[in-house]
Amino acid sequence: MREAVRSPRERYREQVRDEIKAHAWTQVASTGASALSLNAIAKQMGISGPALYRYFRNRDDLITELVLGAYRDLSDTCRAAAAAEHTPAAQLTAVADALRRWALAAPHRYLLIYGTPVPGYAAPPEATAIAASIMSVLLDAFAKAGAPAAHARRPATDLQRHLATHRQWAGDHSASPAGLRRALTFWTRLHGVVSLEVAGHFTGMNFDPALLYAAEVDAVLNGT
Amino acid sequence: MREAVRSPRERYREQVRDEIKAHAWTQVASTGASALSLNAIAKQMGISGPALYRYFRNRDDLITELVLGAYRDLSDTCRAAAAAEHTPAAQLTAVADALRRWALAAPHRYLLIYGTPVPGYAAPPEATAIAASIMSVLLDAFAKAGAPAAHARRPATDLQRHLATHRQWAGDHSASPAGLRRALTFWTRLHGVVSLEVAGHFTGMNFDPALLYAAEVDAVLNGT
DNA sequence: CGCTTCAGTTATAACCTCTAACCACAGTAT
DNA sequence: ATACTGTGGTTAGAGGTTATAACTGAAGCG
Repeated sequence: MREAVRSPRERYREQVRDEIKAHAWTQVASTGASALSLNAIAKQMGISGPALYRYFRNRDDLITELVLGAYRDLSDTCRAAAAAEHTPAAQLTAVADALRRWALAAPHRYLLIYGTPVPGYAAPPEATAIAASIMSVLLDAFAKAGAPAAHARRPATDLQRHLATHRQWAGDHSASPAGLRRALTFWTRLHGVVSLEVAGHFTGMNFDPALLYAAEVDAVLNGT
Repeated sequence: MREAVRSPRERYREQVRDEIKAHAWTQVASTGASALSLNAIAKQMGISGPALYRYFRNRDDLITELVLGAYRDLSDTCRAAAAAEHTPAAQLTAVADALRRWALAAPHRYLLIYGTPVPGYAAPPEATAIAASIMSVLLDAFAKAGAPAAHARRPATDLQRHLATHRQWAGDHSASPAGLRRALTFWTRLHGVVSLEVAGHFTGMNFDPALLYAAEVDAVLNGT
């Protein structure tokens, strides 16, 4: 690990990059990623515009860094939430709660990952790797959980049969087709509620999204 | 209806506005709404930049118009899909199919409504009115459908009790609390799958989203 | 101690939105 | 017919953006 202590130049460089990202985050949090302005960041840091290009090739590069940071943070919070519980059901509700809190704490951060993709850029392979790692948390829990009483003897659906042969996205995870199906469903249902909530489509509808969210969690865990 | 035949100036004005919107749509379809450029539109139309401001106060105004157009179009296709069937179950699956096809036909159009909200602007009240009208299609069908056999005697959930007293969003619709709950759930679950699909989060996962989508439709309609 | 590397600078190009001022014509009223 | 008014179009320009090029000064290193 000698590499950890780099030359002073390297350390300075890393420090400035972090400072830039910090300013970028506050800007993303307030106005969203599409309005992120390198010039404004430079002005806040007391340096002149083009200086930022020493640290990031271009605007998309910075955004990609933010996206990766968001993915890593989300992955960490999900893993931490799961690790704090022991029964699969408790783990999954904990992950679900953590996910929603994480999203509501910084809506634009959630939208940076799951919202409208920015025009030019393509998600780097590392991002999909982290996404897969988040999914593996769900797969672990559902694999341990086994089938709920409610569909003990339910015949396999079309989707489940399909997933039995299309499971590359799960890596070499040993989850059953039913587990794959439930993890996938868990993910999309949570996202359905959370994404509408952070995008503000519930405002004015005057009901409590938390209850809807809890109902969705419950639906996947117990029966459905 | 004499107002329908307006002065030639009015007619010309409307025609140019439509042409502008048409160009805007092609631009949105290719690069997304956040990259929409009034200047580029003007150039394509052979007129000079500021001329567009005779027809739209500013960029947000044009985007708002596109959003409203998308809402109206989506509402129309949903109503049409429902009207083509007679049993509630058939209507709902038809609406779900139409919704997904509508989204996949022009992903950016879907994201214009349900994706990351653009920085500055707030959805006009008319937009929420149309959104409510889409919801009413679902409410109608679920009200007619009644409870599926699978939860004939299932006790009311927290969410359902909550919705019994928080139903303003349904206007004065006569749907039961269970109907409200199912319509809401239908909406969020479909959105969960479709939004992830149009945002490209399934690409590379190598499974068929159509089957997942169908499973979600089935889950809300029969049992779950 | 000198050479090289690199952070930061200014200048500049090429975009963007949007306002101001002006021109010319179409439709209307006198 | 003629004068007036409203309106679509124009160019000029302010102020913003991303990004590149060329230069400067200093820090690090052999």
